[in-house]
Amino acid sequence: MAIGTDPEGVDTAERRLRLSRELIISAAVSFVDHNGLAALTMRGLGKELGVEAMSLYRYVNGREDLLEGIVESMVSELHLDPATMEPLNGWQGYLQWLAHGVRRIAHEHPAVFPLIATRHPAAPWLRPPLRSLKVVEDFLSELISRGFSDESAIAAYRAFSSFLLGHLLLEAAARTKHDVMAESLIQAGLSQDSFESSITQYPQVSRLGTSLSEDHSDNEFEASLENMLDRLDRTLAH
Amino acid sequence: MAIGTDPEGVDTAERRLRLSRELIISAAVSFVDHNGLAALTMRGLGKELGVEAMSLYRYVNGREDLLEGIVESMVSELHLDPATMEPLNGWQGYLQWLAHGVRRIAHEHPAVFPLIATRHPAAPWLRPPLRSLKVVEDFLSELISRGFSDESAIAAYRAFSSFLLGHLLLEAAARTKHDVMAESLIQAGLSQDSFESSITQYPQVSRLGTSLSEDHSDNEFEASLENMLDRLDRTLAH
DNA sequence: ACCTGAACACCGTTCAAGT
DNA sequence: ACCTGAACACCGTTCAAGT
Repeated sequence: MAIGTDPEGVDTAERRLRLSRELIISAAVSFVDHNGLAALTMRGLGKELGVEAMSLYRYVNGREDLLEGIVESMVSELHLDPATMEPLNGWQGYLQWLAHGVRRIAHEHPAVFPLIATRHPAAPWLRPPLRSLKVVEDFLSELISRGFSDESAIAAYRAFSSFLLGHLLLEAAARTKHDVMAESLIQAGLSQDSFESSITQYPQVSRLGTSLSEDHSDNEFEASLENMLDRLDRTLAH
Repeated sequence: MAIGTDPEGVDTAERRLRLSRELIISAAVSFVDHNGLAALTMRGLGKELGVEAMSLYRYVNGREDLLEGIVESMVSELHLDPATMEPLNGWQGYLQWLAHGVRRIAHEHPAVFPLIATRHPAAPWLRPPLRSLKVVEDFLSELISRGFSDESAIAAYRAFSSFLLGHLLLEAAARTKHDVMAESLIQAGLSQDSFESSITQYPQVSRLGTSLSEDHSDNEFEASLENMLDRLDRTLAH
């Protein structure tokens, strides 16, 4: 199967796409998915795109701006879009939709999620993982238009972001492939072996080892989410 | 005021302490407290200690091992020490003590806390921020000896770590001094101004700006902790 | 307009050499 | 035994130069 020549006269197979901010960011996301955050360098990403590192600086304002772009591109998937969305069952339906949307992102890009979780937001009240003005605006107006007071909407926003951050950062860490973070492991050297042998000194940990490793994250997430929605409901009816 | 000469014949004022792993780690913690994680380099830390970077390699197994040492030194403050501790009021007292201990660490070292939160643990079930075999062993045996079944103790461990991680990572981010993370801000350049002007496009965010910025973290933490303890109590009595 | 080569100031890390 | 100088292979970033 020969590689053809397209009408424009460039070979299609390896010819790189025209560079753009969007292309660079999506290449960076896929790079991090495969190689981990620590491996993402301007030079390495340039090579992945068939270009010198310096070319990227036309489109992103340095590495920090690239990371910011990655965060923004992921979080913008959570914008409320009335055109394409099924109707929501009240504020609880909205919070369910939002929670599962963030969770899907964390599952699809576990190696990127720590970036969303720990990069310092532009304002202190722009709490991870909901790091977008539009998302926060949607959140507040959805709740306020459905009976929340200003204060209870803000309290809900704070409780909701803490809840998502704690659960999803731990789920993402558990799902990050271990070869993606080989860097830290090889460096540890002996510590993996010494870790496993030192477990025997801790009776409960040893005894419960297999149960501790079981994954119940689906059930735990849903149960905690339900609990939070119930709490919010009670404060509403106070 | 002249600098004296001590009995050993070395000048006391600037003479560096004898290097050791502990000294290096505690210097690194204080360096991160003042300058942020991104500024911590082997060379810079060496200079802080009055020594070349290469000297550190006698005591720490490279930068990754240094970061691991920082995490371990912080988390080991949470070891249960019967000798020095006031008696605990049952499992609820233990969980209260543990929660407030982790919170104190997060408040004292907000720039270090993301390290505790996001470094990949040695085992997947060693969940941040309780990243220590001894702490997990204490946790499980305290609860099991006080009436928890194996399964409910493990469920409590999972819920407790998610709770602490979400709340404390956000509290730590809010408390990290903005000049400590100047690196990301200067790089952003224009984005701080454009961010503040774009706020006007979001009515709820604009209207609630000052309320959004208020700090209720003490009350929120205590209320969420109480709620969690109540939930655990109910599953115990099921 | 878009990309690159060369250069600069930094990294982490190794190792032979000093004391 | 403990620390260092010099070196290596990498970074991010700038800027004049190419096409």
